[in-house]
Amino acid sequence: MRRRGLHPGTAERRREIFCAALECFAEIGFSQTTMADIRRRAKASTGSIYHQFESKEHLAAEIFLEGIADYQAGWIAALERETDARGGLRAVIGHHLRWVRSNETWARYLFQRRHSAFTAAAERKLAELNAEFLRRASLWFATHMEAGRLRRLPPDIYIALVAGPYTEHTRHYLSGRDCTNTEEVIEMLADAAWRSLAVRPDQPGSARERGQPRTSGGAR
Amino acid sequence: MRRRGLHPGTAERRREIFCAALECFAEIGFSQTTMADIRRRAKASTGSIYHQFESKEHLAAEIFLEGIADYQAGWIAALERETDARGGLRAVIGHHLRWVRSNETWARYLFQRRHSAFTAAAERKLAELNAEFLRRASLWFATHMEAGRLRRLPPDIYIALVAGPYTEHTRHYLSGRDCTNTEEVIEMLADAAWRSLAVRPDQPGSARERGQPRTSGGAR
DNA sequence: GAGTTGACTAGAATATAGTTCTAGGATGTA
DNA sequence: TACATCCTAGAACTATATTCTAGTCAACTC
Repeated sequence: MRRRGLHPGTAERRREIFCAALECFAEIGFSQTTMADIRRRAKASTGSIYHQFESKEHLAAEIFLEGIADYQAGWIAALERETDARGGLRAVIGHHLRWVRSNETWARYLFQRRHSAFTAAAERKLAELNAEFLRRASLWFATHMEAGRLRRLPPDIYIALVAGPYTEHTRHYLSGRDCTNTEEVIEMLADAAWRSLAVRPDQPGSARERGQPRTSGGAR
Repeated sequence: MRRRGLHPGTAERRREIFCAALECFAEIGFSQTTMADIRRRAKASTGSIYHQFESKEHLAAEIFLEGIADYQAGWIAALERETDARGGLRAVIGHHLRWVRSNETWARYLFQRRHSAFTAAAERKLAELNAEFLRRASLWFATHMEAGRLRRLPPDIYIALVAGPYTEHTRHYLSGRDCTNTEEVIEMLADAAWRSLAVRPDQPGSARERGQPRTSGGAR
């Protein structure tokens, strides 16, 4: 049986490989990245990498899962912090945009070009994460639908209307094209989400601190 | 100098390989697909494939470009057929959803997991397609903004609000999850787009034939 | 209709990149 | 110091994209 106690430096080595791989995947994509690229960037040997990670697939999956877990945790936290329907929409949109800005490398790997398929185990873990994420989000939204503040629409439509715009905007942003200032994007997307999902979008709602014009255009 | 005149069967062979590759890419993804898979499905030899297409990358790019060109042409045609702002939004959303339904194989390759990077030539061609696509779409939208029917918002926001929801819904659909009936999805997404983009969403607009309820929920 | 040409096909050979394997080094414990 | 375990190194192996060489076949010329 094992003596116990990892050798010092092991965790660091593992993390070095992990980070090197993340950078490679984000910069040149999963399939373009060779194990040699990772080896060079992490200054590790082939054996070392394969000792820490079962395969390139597993490495990619672990990175993906850690990123998505952090992202989703923040998303749910931002949502559940708000009791107000409009505030909740703004909160998740804000969380998404800001998370992408402050975790650009991760975002590039997670959102820009999702890697096709992972190992069965990783897919299972991902499905679990998504299920729990959806369960908690649905709960929050259901409350507001029942209270008559948000429109009753099927789940697939909700997902499309809430996540679609910010996801599309992120693709735009990550591909390096011209974008409006982040805080303004948040305002505009939150406003649009509210218009499309609220039962009575014209009610004052919680327009929040700085009252940006809600009907006029030219928010440029 | 060349005698001229292709051998009979050449175009067919090329097409067989093209289609076999499309199916493989759609089913198991670009990187998972091996040239042997394509060879088997097309009943062609290695030499034959490489005679017709420069590489796996080039083959993928050609397929991608043909698909995207057809999709974009239909999108623009649907848009320009409409002079009414609300009708135009509904038209492009309808085109997207229906195109995906009737070209599921293509859609799976084009929208589900976009392949990371093509050859420089293909990227250039794609950029050209996108530029022309955006140019014509912008023209149409600008007209309606100037007429005061659609809100003035920056281009990145417009793209996010118009394309985001239907793109997200398509990912949902292609991943095999439960979806609302297509025509209803079109109604709901078109309605939501109108709410978020119209200067006065409550104005009658062009609600079209069968008057579905616009304010009430429960359109399930 | 025999000869010639060039598009096309076949399949073996090659190269590249992921993975496995074997040997050894380092560290903590007795 | 001896042993056990973890970790590292890098060579060997394998799978897969691509190249190469040797043809085959249709159409055209004389």
